[in-house]
Amino acid sequence: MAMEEINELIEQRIKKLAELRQSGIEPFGSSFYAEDHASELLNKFGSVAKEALEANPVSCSLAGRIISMRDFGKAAFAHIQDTTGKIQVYFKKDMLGEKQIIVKKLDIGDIIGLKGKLFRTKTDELTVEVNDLVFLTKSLRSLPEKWHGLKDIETRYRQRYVDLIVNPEVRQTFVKKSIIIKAIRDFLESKGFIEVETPMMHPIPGGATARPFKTHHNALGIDLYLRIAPELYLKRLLVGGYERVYELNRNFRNEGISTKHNPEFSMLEFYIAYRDYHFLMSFTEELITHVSKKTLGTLKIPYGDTIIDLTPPWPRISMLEALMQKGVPQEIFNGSEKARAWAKANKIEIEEGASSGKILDEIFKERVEPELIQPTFIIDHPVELSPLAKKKSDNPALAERFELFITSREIANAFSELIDPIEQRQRLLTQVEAKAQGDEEAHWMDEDFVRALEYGMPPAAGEGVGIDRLVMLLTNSQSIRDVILFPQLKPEQ
RNA sequence: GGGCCGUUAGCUCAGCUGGUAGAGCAGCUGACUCUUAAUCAGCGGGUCGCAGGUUCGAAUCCUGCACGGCUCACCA
Repeated sequence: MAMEEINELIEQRIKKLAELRQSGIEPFGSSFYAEDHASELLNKFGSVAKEALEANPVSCSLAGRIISMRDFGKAAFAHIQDTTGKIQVYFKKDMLGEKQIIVKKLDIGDIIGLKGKLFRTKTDELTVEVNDLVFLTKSLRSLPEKWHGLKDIETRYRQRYVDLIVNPEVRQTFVKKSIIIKAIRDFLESKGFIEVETPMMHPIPGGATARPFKTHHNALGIDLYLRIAPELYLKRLLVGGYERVYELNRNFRNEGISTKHNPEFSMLEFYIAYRDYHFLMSFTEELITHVSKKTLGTLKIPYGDTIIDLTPPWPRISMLEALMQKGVPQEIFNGSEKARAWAKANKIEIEEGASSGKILDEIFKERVEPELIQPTFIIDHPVELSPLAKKKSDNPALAERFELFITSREIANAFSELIDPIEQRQRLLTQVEAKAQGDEEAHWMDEDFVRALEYGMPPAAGEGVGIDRLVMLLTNSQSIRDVILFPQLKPEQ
């Protein structure tokens, strides 16, 4: 511990620690096999009458952190918190013999193990009367205040461990995240998918339009990129003969940080052979409603001031139709000149040299996206925005693609896969040209990926689901930092 | 990266037009065997984010920097 970190409060606790050792009590213990948990005791015995508890005493044992204490000299009450919740404990010091010293030196934040029996206090609170206890961990830093708790957002993120100790709802959010992810895996596995792991370090970053993080492998002497998407590897697996694969893991994108963006984030990608994007829309409805029912038990979920109704089917609106519904004239679909002029007239900023598809996308983000609160599929995007997607057979300017929007956020992105290797090479070459023109997010050429397609990939559909955003939706969280345990921050000084 | 806001005790916060820093909780000492924001008496605790500047004097005014929040841009 650095010198400047030692303040009076820590010194006092270090002193108590020494005093405990002098009394033969080790303040940092080892294993303690508790037979009970706080919430289980409350659930099981919370409504058992006082007299019944006296007539048939219930013994129990607990391990956890002291989070509040009321000392009376010869007796004391405290609340002890374990992973399930908290319960009151009662120390009658003359019952504890020489272990009284433990109670005397006990601070809020310390972790103890205890044995005792249940009773009800005068105010009828189910409480453990302690008849034996053991010190497990001495805490040297005082916890935030009991009433206001820890509010400072920066401290909550930087010292998430403290946030988790004192804010039970935060602990609950991450339990829910775990349940959501498990529900997704269960669902996919019930549909015959297998989970796979593909490289996180790519010699050629691909599968998405995004800027990558770069790193270096010393022994190989090559630069590598943290993956921006697993897409191209998962498709190689379809070539290899798997028909249903998924990967649920981290992606890394070297972009700005916001309430919706963390540089590393969790993404589900899954691929299914012999299906198309129409199939995937129904499948997505099934997946997300399954997860919502499993985690929340309902399809009507509160988010901020609104209720999101996940009851399927969800509207499927083509991107162009959605634009027209917002008063965008049809003529702008005919070439970038008209689109650019209209965007300019309507004060929507467009980059130099943006393609007509890119311009439409900008207009869409400005005019349509904010309105997509309830679940909505936006389908049939301009093909130049979708270099890995199959063209629509009846309109080669559009791709067989959809994006699912909920609460104005893109939750999923999917398409029928482009499996024609010759066309794929052409489309990637177009991207490489755009990259040469300065588009930092354009795709790279991946010759091995095209070579894989040349062996033949079955017709397939693939989808990516932003897990953190889905968790935000299902936990009513307004910031992605509230669903990532350790969000990326600048280092403290 | 731009704009706005914030940073004072371990935590939550006051601190006026500049006069030399406060409260509650937590802590320490003492009292108290059914409290639960326990109570009562007493006590300690601060490089006021950092660095400059203005001033007789700066937590307060000015400039720069750091970190954070919101927001715009970019993206999922």
